[in-house]
Amino acid sequence: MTTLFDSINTRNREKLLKILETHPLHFQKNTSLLSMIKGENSIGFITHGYAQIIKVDSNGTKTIIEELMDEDTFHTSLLSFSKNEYDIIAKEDTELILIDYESIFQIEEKNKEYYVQFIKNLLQITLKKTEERNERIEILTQKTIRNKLLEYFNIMSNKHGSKFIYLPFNFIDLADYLAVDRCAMSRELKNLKEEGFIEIKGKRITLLYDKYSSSENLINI
Amino acid sequence: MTTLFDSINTRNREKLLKILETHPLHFQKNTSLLSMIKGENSIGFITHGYAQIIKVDSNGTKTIIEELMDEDTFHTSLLSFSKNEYDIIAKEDTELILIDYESIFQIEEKNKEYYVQFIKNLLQITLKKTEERNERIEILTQKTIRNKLLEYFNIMSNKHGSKFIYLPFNFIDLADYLAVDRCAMSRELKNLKEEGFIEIKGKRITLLYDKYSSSENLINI
DNA sequence: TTCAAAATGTTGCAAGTGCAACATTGTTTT
DNA sequence: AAAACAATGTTGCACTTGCAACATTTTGAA
Repeated sequence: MTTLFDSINTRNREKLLKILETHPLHFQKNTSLLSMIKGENSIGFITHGYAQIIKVDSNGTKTIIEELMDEDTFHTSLLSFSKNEYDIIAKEDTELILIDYESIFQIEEKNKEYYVQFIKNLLQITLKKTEERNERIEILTQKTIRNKLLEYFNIMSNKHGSKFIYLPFNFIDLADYLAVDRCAMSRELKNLKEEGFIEIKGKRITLLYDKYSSSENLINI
Repeated sequence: MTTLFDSINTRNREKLLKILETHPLHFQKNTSLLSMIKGENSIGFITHGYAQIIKVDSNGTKTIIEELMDEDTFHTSLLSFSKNEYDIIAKEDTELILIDYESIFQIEEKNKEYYVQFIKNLLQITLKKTEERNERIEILTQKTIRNKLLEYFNIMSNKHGSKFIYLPFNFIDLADYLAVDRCAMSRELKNLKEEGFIEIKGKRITLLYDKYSSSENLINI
């Protein structure tokens, strides 16, 4: 996974940050970063800590949109499309830097090797995010919970080239990710277990079928 | 909407394309571009014509993922995550150029103004795509067809700052975009009409309510 | 203008899902 | 170790939706 300063040594990184006129910001556990970010068009980079981009709908229900850890990058403009529904919360003491988006293209270091590397990294990261979104859309467009699960398993299995899937989050968050009711998902997982398609041990899921092709949906296997 | 060569004059554009060693490719109406693209990690740029990125699921059902017209840019790596399910079809005679992704960062023009502009445009385009994906996810995570429609209307209405929405596609494609059954969507649109929330004339939808907040869902208005 | 094809509208029904309410298990905290 | 909390499992039921089958309207080509 590319990070913003990949292949840029510490000295050049410091130099770049100086030129971009950034300063580290500190946030204490359980505080909101939103005030610092609102209205800005900036790139955020977590130097250390852990924060979550969350969505609060009118029920007050919170959904995790993205998790931000050490070396992660986020783009504030991607949060502004809906008014007050988004927030970023430092779940632990977190330090980050904010880089003004415009200034990235206005500095006088354009001929420097590390500058091009920086832009390349940023592009790579953004591309990666689009890819992740595409995957999720792929899953969300499936019509049934079963197909959503299988599509998800499929993607995870392909990604790691293995029939063993280690869930990167708990079942509550998985249901959120698939945008389905947790209980209904639990029911469907049970069905898949009973029908012998999967095996679940904690966060490890084993796929017991050979190949899954979306809508044919295992029945013919 | 940013395009790949925005703020780059024709002379510099030609120069850039020469340096990047690109050649225009021609595709006749109703032919697939896939063979040209497969396995490559490239940026595609439509000089003129019209093509569609489609997904074919195991039923043979085709879904339009993206529409590509004059000046549009696409990234081939975003198509490779699923094996053979994607295709790009020229729906009209289409000319495009393919730019090798790596070569973008390896050319010796890094200090040139137009090069930085080019990268900036590319980044901007990629960011825009992530934004579009985020919007669709926002919609797809709604639990009911009604809420999906209202979320969609909401986004469209905010975007253009108007209560009039002009659908950019027909109802078949809208149902596809929302990932719901067309007939069920039709039914729900009828309900919304009858309940006095919207008015439909052809592709123009008028929102008759003041504000929509996701899950409170109009009932309290 | 006529005809064919595509898009849109309609409806009954079975299947799938969200929701609520609760039980059970696992994990922290004091 | 006990208490408090969080995560997971379970189930009945009402409601929403996908599906199929068909009617009607619009569009585009001959």
